[in-house]
Amino acid sequence: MSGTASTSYRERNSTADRALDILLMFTDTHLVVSGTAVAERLGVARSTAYRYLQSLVNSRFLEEAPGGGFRLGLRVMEIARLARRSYGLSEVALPAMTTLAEDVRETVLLTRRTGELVVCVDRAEAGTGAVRISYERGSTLPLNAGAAALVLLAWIPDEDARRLLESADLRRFTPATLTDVDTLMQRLAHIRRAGYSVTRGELDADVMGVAAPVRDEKQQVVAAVSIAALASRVFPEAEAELARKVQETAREISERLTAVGG
Amino acid sequence: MSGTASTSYRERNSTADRALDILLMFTDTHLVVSGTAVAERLGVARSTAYRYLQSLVNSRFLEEAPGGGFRLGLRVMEIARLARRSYGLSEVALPAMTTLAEDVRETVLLTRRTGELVVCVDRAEAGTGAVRISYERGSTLPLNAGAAALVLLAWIPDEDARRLLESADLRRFTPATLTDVDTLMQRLAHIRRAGYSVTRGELDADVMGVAAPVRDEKQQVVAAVSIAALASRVFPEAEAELARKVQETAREISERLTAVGG
DNA sequence: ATCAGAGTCTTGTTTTACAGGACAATAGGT
DNA sequence: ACCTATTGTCCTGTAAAACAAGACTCTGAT
Repeated sequence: MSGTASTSYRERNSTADRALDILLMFTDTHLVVSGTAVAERLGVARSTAYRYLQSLVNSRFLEEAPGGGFRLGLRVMEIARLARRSYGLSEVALPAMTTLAEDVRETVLLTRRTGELVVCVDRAEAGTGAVRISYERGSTLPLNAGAAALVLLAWIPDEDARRLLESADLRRFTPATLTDVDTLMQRLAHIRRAGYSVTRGELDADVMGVAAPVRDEKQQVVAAVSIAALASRVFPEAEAELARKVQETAREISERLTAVGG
Repeated sequence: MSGTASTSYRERNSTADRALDILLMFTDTHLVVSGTAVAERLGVARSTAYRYLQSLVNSRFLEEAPGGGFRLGLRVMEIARLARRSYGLSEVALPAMTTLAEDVRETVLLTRRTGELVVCVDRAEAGTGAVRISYERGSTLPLNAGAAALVLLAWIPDEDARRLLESADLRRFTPATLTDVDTLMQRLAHIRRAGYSVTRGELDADVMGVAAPVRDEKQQVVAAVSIAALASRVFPEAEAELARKVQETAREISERLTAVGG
């Protein structure tokens, strides 16, 4: 891992970093950016920004938006498909997730953690729910709220989990959101003993979640399977049953994963 | 599938281009790349390649693969979600596509063209088909084969279509694949008159497709809707009926698109 | 007609990214 | 135990590549 404690990070702004940073400017509310905005954000001359933009357009990571500006290009979708395949999770997990979704008639999610963020890698939905729990592939979730995030933290070394939680900005989403690191750490210990997590209204007031860990051939936790349901539809007495089912599904996926990996 | 283009142009490789090129090294058969392979492919020193790699890992476009090497990171899935939203197609199109898929009990695709490539942007699948037509989001299709590709070419100026077809490498996928530019151009004219396209076994011997154009508020063709079905399940007499239904769906999507855009 | 903003190019200057090589750690082969 | 081939990290002097500035075109608004 790290050679010494002092990680002398190089000046974070190389040419490549800046080009990549452009891709990070896009958000749900900012689907189109202009060259001038890019120059400003990057702190470079306009001509320089356009040079980057050209590289990105040439490789189709960006395309010109109708009516001016730039938006994300189809290349992004191409490599996203490959990214999904890279993890080796989806092919194996999706059938089991679909079965679970149909069984409990709720949305089932497969998530992975990257740094301080949890990303939805796959989703299975029950046929015709009146209310939609709308997490898509690529949606990001916070570290401190949601059943899946807690599971993904529970099985890494405590010191790592603490460091992550301390460096992340723990936003409050609802009155029930946990933002205190010590409280969260206790919660993780509890989850580790139980083997699953249950949350209620910590991320979205009306939603509850139940999650369990997926392990690879080395028994490392590499993902989480979770059920996301309208909180009012699931009485506390029913939680145990859901937990059993998610754990069962997670175990099934883990087994197939080790079978493939070995 | 086809290998990527062989090492060719060292013409205008800026630093940003090279960093981006790393992302293009990944293919279905090459889900993990090593630093040495990157250096070789880019034609730079190993230390330089690793510098790029660090930038990509820091921004989470890549992550270290278990057991060495690098693979695509979760950031790619994050921005792919945004890319999908950028086009404003999916939200509007998916309900209509699902309806069509359930009606005809076949796979329905939404595709866009970028340069010499057609990319699947969305998909709706009939519940429980025994045979799966397995195009996913992000899958790429050639310009010269498949009903959708022909539709996407038919409504751009003839000279542009010809130039695209001439510069693309028109591979032969089956005996029925068209690779002659003049023949293809005649085909496009025919499709333009008919308002839809039908192909049989030109891309995959056992598959047939029917496609129709989706237009934005300016009446520009921005996407194609297509039905992909097992060829043996669809008799020639049934083609007209399918064509009518795809056109109807495409028109419906176009109308909602103009309603939103205006 | 005028203005503001987007996007494109060229040029001279110097900043920045490069190659090469030393180094550590790991895995496989003998 | 050895040796060899890999992967990934870090440092330094050099020179090549990227930079800022500004001139230019083309829009669409007012």
